[in-house]
Amino acid sequence: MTNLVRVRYAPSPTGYPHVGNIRTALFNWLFARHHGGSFIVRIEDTDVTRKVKGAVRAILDSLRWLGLDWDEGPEVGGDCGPYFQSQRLEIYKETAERLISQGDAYHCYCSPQRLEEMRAEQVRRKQPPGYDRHCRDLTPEERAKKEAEGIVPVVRFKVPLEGRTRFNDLIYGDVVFENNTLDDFILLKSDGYPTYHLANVVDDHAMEVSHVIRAEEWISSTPRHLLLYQALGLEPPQFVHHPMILGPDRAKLSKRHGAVSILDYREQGYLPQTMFNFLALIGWSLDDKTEIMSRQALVDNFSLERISKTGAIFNREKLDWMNGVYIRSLTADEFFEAVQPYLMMDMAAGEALISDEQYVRKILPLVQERAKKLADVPALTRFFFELQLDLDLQTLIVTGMDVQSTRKALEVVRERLEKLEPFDENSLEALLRPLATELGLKTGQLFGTLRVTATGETAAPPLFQTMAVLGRKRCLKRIEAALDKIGKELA
RNA sequence: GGCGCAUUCGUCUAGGGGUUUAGGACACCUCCCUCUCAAGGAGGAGAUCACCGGUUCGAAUCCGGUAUGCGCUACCA
Repeated sequence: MTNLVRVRYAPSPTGYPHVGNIRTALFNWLFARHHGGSFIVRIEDTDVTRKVKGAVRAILDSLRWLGLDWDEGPEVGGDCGPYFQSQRLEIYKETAERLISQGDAYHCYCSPQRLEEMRAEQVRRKQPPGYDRHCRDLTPEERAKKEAEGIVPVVRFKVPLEGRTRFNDLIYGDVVFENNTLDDFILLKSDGYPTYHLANVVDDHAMEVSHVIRAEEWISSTPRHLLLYQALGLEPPQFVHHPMILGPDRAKLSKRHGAVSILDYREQGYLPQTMFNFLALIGWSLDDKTEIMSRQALVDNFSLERISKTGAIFNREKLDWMNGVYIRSLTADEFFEAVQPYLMMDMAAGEALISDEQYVRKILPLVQERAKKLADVPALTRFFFELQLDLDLQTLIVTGMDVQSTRKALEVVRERLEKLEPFDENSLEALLRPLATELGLKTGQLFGTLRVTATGETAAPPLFQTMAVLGRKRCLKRIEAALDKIGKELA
C-alpha cells in the first residue's frame, strides 16, 4: 500500500492555464498512468485577491482537451476531498494551532508597512531580505497588548536557527540548504487562508501523495516544506523537480513571450495530440531519435529518470512542424470535423459548409497536407469559396507570356472546357497537357496562367485537382473574369 | 546581496571514462520529384561538448574553481 503511486496537479486559479503548468500536469499524469497510480487534481485557491473567475473551468477544460483524466478532484470527488483548498480552511487552522501549541509556530503582529520598510532597509544595506523575527519571542504581555489593539496576526513558522535541511530530488539529486538562510515564513495569513507552504504540506499528506512533481522554481521552498513535515511528525513524499519552459530570451516563459495559455494553442488549431506529444518532449526524451509518439507510447515509456535538468525554450517552429505531421495523419473525416469551427468563422466558407457540405469535403483533402494549424485552413481554401477573385494582372501574365498570348490561351481553354466530358482530374490533365504544346507554351506557363485564373494565387494545390473540385461552372466563370480583366487592359 | 540549480549545433535533445571524425529532430541551404506550393527522398552547412585547472594511459563524460544564465528571496502560487 505504501508504494502506491499517487501524484497531484495543484494549480492555482489565478489565471489561464500556462503551457508550463500544463506540462507539469502532463508529467504527473504520465507518471501516474505509467505506474497504474492515481492522478489527483487539487485546486489551490488560497489567494482570494488573485482569484480569477472562470480559471478553474479553463484549467479543467485544458486537462480534458489533452485527455488528462483525473481520478480524484473537482467534479469526480474522491476519498480525500474536498479538493478545493478554500473548503479545507479548518484543517489548516487546526494544524497551525497545533504548531503554535507545540512551539513550532507563533503569532506575528507586524504590519505590512513595517515589513515593507524592513525589507527596503535590508535591500539598501545589501542584507538578505527576510523577516527579522520581531515577534518570535514576544512575551505574553506584549502579545496581549497587540491583541487588545485589535491587530489580527498571521502565523509564522519557527524555523530552526541552526542545522541544515537536505533532500534527495529524483531529478536534481542531493540538495542542501542551511536553515539559517531561511526566514520565518507565514503559515496562515491574517484572512485565515493558508499560504502555499502550509496547505501544500497538509494536503499532500492528507491525500497520501507519494511523489510531488513540480517545477524547478519550487526547489528553494522545499526545505520549508521538509521542516514542516518534520515539525508535524510526518513522512515527506518524494520530491521531483523538473526544469522550466523558457521563452526565447531564456527567462521563465510568461505572457510577455506571447501565447502561453494552452487554450490559445487550441484556438489556433494545434491538435491535442500535438500538444500532448510536444509538451512531453520538452525536458523529456525517450532516446536519441524518437519524436513522434502516441499517447500510449508516452505512457509506456515515461520515466522520471529521463527528464533533463535544464530549462528548455519553447520552440514554436518545431511545434508547427509536429502539428503538420499530426494534421496529415488525420483521416478525411477527422480533418473535416476538426476544421469545421474554423470554417464557420469565415463567412463564405461557413455558408458553403452549411449549404454544400459535399463541396467542402472535396476541398479539404487538397489543403490537409499544407496546413500547419487548423486556423490556416480558411486562408488556404478561401479561393474555393469566394465568388469573385481579386485578380492581379501582373501575376496573371506569367513569365515569358504577354497579354495577347494569355488571352489566346484562356480563350482556347474556355472553349475546350465547355465540352470536356467528364470534368475530372484525369480528363483535365489529358486535355491541358497537350494543349500547352499546341499553343506553343511550356506546360508551366499554361498551368501557371490557369492557376492564377482559377485561384488568384501563384501557390495553390495541384491544378487539375483544384479545377476538378471547383467544377466546370466556376472554372468557366473565372476564365471569363480573367478575360474581362485583360479586355479592360487592352481597351 | 544571499541561497539554490544549470551549462552538448540557432533551438529541442542523445551520449554519463576509450565503440565519437560527438548521433537525431526543427529551422536553414542544395539537389531530386514536380504544373506552383506543400509533402516526400538524397545531400550540406552548423557544437574547440562555457572556461580554467585536476584525476586518469585516456575526459563531453569524474573532481574543484571561475564565468554566465536562470530560479527563489510576498500576508503569490
